[in-house]
Amino acid sequence: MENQLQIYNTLTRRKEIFEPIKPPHVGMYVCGPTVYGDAHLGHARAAITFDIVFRYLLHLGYKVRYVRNITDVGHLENDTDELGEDKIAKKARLEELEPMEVVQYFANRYHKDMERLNVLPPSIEPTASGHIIEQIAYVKEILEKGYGYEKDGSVYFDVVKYNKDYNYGKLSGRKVEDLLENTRELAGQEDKKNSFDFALWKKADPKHIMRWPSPWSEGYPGWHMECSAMSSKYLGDQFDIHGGGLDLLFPHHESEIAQSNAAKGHDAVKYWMHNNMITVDGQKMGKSLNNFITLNEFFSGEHKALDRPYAPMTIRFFMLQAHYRSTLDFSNDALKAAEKGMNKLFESYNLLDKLKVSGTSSTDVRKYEQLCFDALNDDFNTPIVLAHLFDLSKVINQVNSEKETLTKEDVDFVKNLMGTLLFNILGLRDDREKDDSQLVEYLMKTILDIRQQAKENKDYATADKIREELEKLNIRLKDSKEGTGWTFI
RNA sequence: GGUACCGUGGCCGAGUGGCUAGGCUCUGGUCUGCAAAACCAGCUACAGCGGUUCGAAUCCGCUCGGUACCUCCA
Repeated sequence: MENQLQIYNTLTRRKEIFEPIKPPHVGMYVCGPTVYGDAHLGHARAAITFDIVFRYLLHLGYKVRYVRNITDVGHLENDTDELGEDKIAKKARLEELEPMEVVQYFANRYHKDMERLNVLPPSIEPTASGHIIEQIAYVKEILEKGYGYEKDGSVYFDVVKYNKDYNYGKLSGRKVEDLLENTRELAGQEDKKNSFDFALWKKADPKHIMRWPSPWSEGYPGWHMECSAMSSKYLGDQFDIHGGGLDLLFPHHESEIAQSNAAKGHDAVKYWMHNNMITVDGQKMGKSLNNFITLNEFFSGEHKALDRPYAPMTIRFFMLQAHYRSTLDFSNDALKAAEKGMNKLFESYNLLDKLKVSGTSSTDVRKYEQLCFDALNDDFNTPIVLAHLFDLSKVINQVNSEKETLTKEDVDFVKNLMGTLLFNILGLRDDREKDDSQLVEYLMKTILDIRQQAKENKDYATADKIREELEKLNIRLKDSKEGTGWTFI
């Protein structure tokens, strides 16, 4: 069959035909945000990338269980020393809030941003703090299999031992030998056998607020633990797709692989997918680089790098114009171009209802269905899909200017195809119409100005016509010495 | 230093051996009371050098430039 979805698997560095483990079910896990700040453009890219995957799989008829976590357990801001403070706790201290208040606040805002971007909510959105028990159980499994060791209340993963039986580094292309050579001089690592051993459970120092009891100490789970524990809980020990940003490839996803092999004896994930980064002037947009622009800043335009506000759908369209595995450079010009292009697409789509139909079609529009779905099947190549949609848009405009003709059936076909792609699969939404009631004020002012002009020209026929037409809309004009007022009746 | 990746026309951005995406901008034209939109036409690029090939943006090598990961990060 030609309609075979291919997904680029980071693990094999090749495009592979997508075959779910247990069709028609598909299990997908994506690393969500750590909620200690507002979501920025990078978060949007990850969310939108996997929203497309989710939507397309649903379109193909799969029963998808999409799990996207919220990291709400503070992980160390600086893993390298004893002074490292947990990010959420730090925020809480600065804002004089309970850590969970910080978490809730930013999680709410994240959800709001996602909604504005028309990102569908996942099927399950588990939090790390809500799965401490599962994480402890998972650590125990690793310890029982002999791939972990306890030291002073903390539990670490023994990478060297693991690497003898499995292959640590197969996702990121790293070799343990190289890691050994590149050992850094890091403080506070005395507990570990090797610098690249990672924490499965960390004993909390006295100042650490977010802490839970465990067999080893009062503490908190290691960063990589939550994804292993929660994915296996909700998707089973083997599932189809695991996604996340490219920056999570190492060490996070590499360590997840190690954890699942150590605990379960086999890989958990069949297809690893990674979205690339958003850049600003060629540099990665990131929290640590402090060059990020939050989504709210885009929506409001309040950021020194922004010429003006950009609608959520403009952001979404901007992302879809690039392939998810390419870096995408942010700029005002690119955003404005995206906005114009998107509007053009919507304009022509809306034109379909008003199109004059003919007995015959002078051009082939049926071919676009295959072309568009071929592009989607080719590792979700949304820029190609959009290119084809622009071609369709041109056909519509040509029909509109009577350069080409389409039958009623073909017009319906185009409408259905474009609608499905634009709104269902690409998740776009035409929300250009102003939702503000100010619009009415402006319109009324314009109309009344025109009427005033007519009156001054003694063109009472026009003035009366305006009044009568408005009356039909339940708007009553009231002429007075001071001018004309109006009210709804 | 190790490991990956990238360098495409004014801008953004697809494309991986021949058929020279698409959007935005710009120029000329059609249309139009004017404007906008739309339509038509134009601008035809693949960092540099060498190699493989009948043929390369696409494969190989080298050079130059840039990025990411190796610490938390979507």
